[in-house]
Amino acid sequence: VVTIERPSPIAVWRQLAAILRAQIESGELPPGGMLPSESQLMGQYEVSRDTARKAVRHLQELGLVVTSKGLGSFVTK
Amino acid sequence: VVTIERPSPIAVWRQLAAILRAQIESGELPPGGMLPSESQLMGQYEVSRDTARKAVRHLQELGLVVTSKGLGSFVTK
DNA sequence: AAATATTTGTACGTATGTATG
DNA sequence: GCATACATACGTACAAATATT
Repeated sequence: VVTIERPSPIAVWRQLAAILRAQIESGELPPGGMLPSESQLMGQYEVSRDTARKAVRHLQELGLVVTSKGLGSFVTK
Repeated sequence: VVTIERPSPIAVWRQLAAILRAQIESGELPPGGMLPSESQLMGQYEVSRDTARKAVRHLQELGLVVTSKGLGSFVTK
């Protein structure tokens, strides 16, 4: 049987943001902890850098993380 | 400040191209000068990247600008 | 001190999906 | 059917800040 893959109605970057948010709110990513780098997110979730950045950007806008050039993104308190 | 009328019988990308062209021909955007990036055009004129790119693309075809990947678009002459 | 690696920032190139007029 | 317009997603390239060797 041939099945047809259809794109998810939920954007990938939103799904990734939700995953990271859940990790933050569960304490798996504790306050002050560093998020996976963009490269790591690309590898772990098999997404492009663009998508990884959109997800992290969303968390920034929610005030859940802060990002520093050359350092990374970190969970706020 | 130049604003874009929408909806309009004239495509938004054509209006944006006309605005940028006027800035080039008036010298506001001098030869060698960099155009606003696609992101800046998106923000300044509240258009999508697709629309911003169509406008710049048009200026390319007119020979008014040249574009370099990773650098930006620059006024010719 | 200097070179290298890591990480985020910026920017364009391309393709596809969705919706509207 | 077609053009327009916005959103999503991957790729490539280079710059800037930081950390490591």
